[in-house]
Amino acid sequence: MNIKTKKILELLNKEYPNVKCELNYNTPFQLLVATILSAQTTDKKVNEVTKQLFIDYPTVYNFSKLTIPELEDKIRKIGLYRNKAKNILKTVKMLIEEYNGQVPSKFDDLVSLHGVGRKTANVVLANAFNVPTIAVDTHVFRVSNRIGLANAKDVLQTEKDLQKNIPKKDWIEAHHLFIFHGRNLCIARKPKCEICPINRECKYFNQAE
DNA sequence: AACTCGGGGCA
DNA sequence: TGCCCAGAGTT
Repeated sequence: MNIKTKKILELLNKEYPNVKCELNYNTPFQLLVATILSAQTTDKKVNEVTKQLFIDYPTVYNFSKLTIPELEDKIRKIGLYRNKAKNILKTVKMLIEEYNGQVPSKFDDLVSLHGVGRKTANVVLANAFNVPTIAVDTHVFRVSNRIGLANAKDVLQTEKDLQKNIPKKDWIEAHHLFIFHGRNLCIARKPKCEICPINRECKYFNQAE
C-alpha cells in the first residue's frame, strides 16, 4: 500500500470511526433480503420496512409462506417493490430447494440468486461471512474514482483497481468508509471539498483548483 | 449501452 | 413540483 492510500484510509477512519453496515438484520438471510431491498433507495427507508417484517417473518421458511402481493404490500413504500418482491420470493424458493435453506457463502452461488448482483453478493460476503470484499455501489464508485484510488468507467474495473490499491485486510472497512464519505461530504452533485478531510490527497479536488 | 422499475423524502 | 436514492434484469 502506498503512502497516499494509507493516509486516505487513516483520515477517513478518523472522520467516520467504527463504521459498519447500517442495514437492519440478525442473520445472513435477513442481510440478503435487506440488501436486495436497498437497491436505489436508502438504508434508512429499508430499515423502516424490515423492522416489522423481520419480526413477523424472521426466517427463509417464514418468507416462503408469503405471496407476491402480500410481500409487495409490506415493502411498497421503498419503491421498485414489484421486482424486489418477486425476486426475493424466487430467491427464497431457491434457497430452500437448492441450498438447504441456508444463504450460500460463495460469490458464484450468491449472484445466481434472483435480485442479487455483484454489489449485493459482496455486501453479504463481507458482512455476513466476513469474507474480504469491496462492494462497489454508486458511492464507492464515485468516491474512489474522484480520490484517484480507482481510475475506471465501470464498476467491475473499479472493483479491481481498489483490490489492487488497498490491502485485503482493509477491504471491508474501506467499503464502509467510502459509503459514509459519499453520503456525507463527497456527494454526487455538490461535493463539500472545502471541508473534506482528504482534499489534499484527492485527485478531483486538486484538478478542480 | 440504454431502458425500466418507483414510492417517499426533501428542497 | 422536480430531483434523487447501499442496483439488477431485460432488450
